[in-house]
Amino acid sequence: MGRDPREFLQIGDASERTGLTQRTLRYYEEKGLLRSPARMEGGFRLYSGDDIDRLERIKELRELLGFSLADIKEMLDAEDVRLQIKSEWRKDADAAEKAQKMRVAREITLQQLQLIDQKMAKMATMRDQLAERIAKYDANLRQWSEESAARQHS
Amino acid sequence: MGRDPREFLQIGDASERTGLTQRTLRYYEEKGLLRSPARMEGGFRLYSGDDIDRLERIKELRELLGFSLADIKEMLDAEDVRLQIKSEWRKDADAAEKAQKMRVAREITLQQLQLIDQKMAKMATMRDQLAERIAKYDANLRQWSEESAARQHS
DNA sequence: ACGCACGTTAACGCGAACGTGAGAATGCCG
DNA sequence: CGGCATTCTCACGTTCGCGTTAACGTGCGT
Repeated sequence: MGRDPREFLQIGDASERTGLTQRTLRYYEEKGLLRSPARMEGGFRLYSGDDIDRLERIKELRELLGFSLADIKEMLDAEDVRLQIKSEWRKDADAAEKAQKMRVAREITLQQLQLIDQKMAKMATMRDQLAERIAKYDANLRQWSEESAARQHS
Repeated sequence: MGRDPREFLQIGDASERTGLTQRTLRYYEEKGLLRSPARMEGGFRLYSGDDIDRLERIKELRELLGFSLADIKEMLDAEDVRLQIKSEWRKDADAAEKAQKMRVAREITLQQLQLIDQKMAKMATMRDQLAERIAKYDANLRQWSEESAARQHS
């Protein structure tokens, strides 16, 4: 998967592609939200396509949904558990422990889902209120223009 | 236990009612998100029912939807324009200017609505992904328990 | 009038999430 | 090889959204 060195981006290009600053990319790495990317011999970071995807998910979770980086880390970690366990499935030593970790991850995910459902419900309410308010603006503007027209006729 | 006129709450009660700290109430006032509430002779703040409502809206916008206080201030200001214009409707000097302000407020509100629609769409996508992930957790757990049972029989 | 809960402003502190250089190393082109 | 852009690692600075004393004033039951 992705052997082409041109599929890797240096931090400048990665920054431009994601719309996040270089500082932010390093910061996310430092905070453990992004696993340390590959490096060139000289030490320059090389971001894979997966890295870019993950960064864009982080960006949406943060900018669009307003989650804290700590929350996001928890989410992504929970997300990783399944994949990680799956990749290590062959050596099923202490499978009970793995199952337990997976149940925990499931619980976290479920809580996230419920949280999002709550948010969406509240958002729908807000949306309706905004639509109603626009209708009132329009009603007022329409009424004003009618009154204005009537006044011109008197 | 201050027994005050029924409709007004002192900052302690207002804090308890809204779930926001007293510091936060003063901070929101300082930042212009809440118009300065009434005061007693001694200087104690008196929050009206409207104040409480507004505070609860701010709380939802912030905690639930993750907007910045600056964003929220802009929203609420846009919201106020209609009411303010309505209350000053009698002196309709330069009504054209008022209509213009109202159109601007309408535009801002419309943008907010569109923003919320975008957020809800992304949220719905995320929700589905989470649901799918839970299904995968369950599938893995179910499979694991079956294999475990089979192993016990061998 | 006293006590005590409750409120006031002012000011400093704090964690999160980066911004902003400084100074040195690296990549690459001619 | 020189020269220039890019990146590296510290490390201090900044903004937001409050928390936390400190020092002092107010409301009110007794």
